Amino acid sequence: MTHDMVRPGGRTARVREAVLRAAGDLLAEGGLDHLDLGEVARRAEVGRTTVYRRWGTPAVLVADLLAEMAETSLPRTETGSLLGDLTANARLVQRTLADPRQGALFKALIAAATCDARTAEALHRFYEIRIDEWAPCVAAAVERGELPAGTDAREVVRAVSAPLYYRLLASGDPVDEAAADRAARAAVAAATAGAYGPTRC
Amino acid sequence: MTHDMVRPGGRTARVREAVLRAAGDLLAEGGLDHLDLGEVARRAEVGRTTVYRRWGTPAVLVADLLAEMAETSLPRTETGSLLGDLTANARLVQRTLADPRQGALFKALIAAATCDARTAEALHRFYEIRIDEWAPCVAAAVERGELPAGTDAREVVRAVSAPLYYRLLASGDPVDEAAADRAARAAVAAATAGAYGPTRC
DNA sequence: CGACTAATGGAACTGGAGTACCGTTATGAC
DNA sequence: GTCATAACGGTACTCCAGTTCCATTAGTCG
Repeated sequence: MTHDMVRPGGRTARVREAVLRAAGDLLAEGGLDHLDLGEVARRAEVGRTTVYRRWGTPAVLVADLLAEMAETSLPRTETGSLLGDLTANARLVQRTLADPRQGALFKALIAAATCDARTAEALHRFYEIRIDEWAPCVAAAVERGELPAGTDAREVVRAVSAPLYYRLLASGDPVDEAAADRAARAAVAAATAGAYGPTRC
Repeated sequence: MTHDMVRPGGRTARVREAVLRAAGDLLAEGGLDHLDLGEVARRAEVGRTTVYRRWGTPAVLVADLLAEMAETSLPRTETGSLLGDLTANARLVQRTLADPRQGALFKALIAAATCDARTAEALHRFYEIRIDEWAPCVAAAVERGELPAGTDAREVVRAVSAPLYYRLLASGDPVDEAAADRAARAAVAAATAGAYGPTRC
């Protein structure tokens, strides 16, 4: 078979880009249940049939969007101290979640993940990647002797984000800079006290 | 007008109870996007028309379910030490989120809250009530001198739940007892270090 | 450049969610 | 018990999300 292959070329990629952007916009504007595939097609200036054929369901579309987002990584700043690094991380997350568009988008992504197993997997992979990007800060702090040996670096990074997501999704309290700074301070204090160390008998 | 009044009597209440139970079951089984009002009516053995007239949309139904859940409060244990109390709280939350039915239900409730403002308000009220129920533990610890004066009791309680919800919704890591105990220990350590105290200059 | 075909896009079709209408049931006042 | 009416429930209808079908476009290879 000479011509039996996939075509990753120009048009297909262009369509995907336009559709994912439209999907992100719609999720940010109206939340998960306003993600109508017909509307996505209209916004992306793409045939309705194409969207239904390539993605089929909102869940699959969101999963694809998450895969795309996972590939684009953000630059990480290095301040030299653990508190500085984690505060930088906390503020980055805080700015993202507090931003009207991005915050609404993340809410919708998480909502979509609760409805579909594959979407959930894509979401978990996204956070796994983001956590891995920041874990070295904590590992370095362990090396410097700021934290007890055996500290679970990834768990410390998760501990910084958790309170901010809790505010965004559950309590509804504002995700402001004060909350970010407190999350970073709390994570450092807990880690210093060995709360993320190896489980003792 | 002699007969111009609402009727909170038997049948209406019975219908509401049956519908809310069916809604909870469906949310737990299939997530938010399987919450079909027609299916709810069938399960509750209630006329389809009734469900559409009284609630109209899944979001409103979920909001009503949350209002119902907010009214039923859970007993709180008192262990005498802050770590003991917060560990009890963490394990209660952990058991709830790890339970197949309850965990799926909470995921769906949070997903629903991201799609509708009134539902979100109902969810926030629910957590506000739950947090208020446990805040006295922390306040007592401040009284006993275990924590610095000025510690935000409600924020400490939120800090216990946050990592568990983060696992449930974002990272996908297991919500197990070890995670619960770690969350409680971390919250105590951070609070002891003054991370939830009044903001300094 | 020209052939081949993967991928797109328009148009017509279909099924079921949501609505409207109206008769029936049961609650509460007297 | 009797009456008035709030609330329920069955049936028929509407409308649009999702599908199917086929013509058209545009990447890829020789």
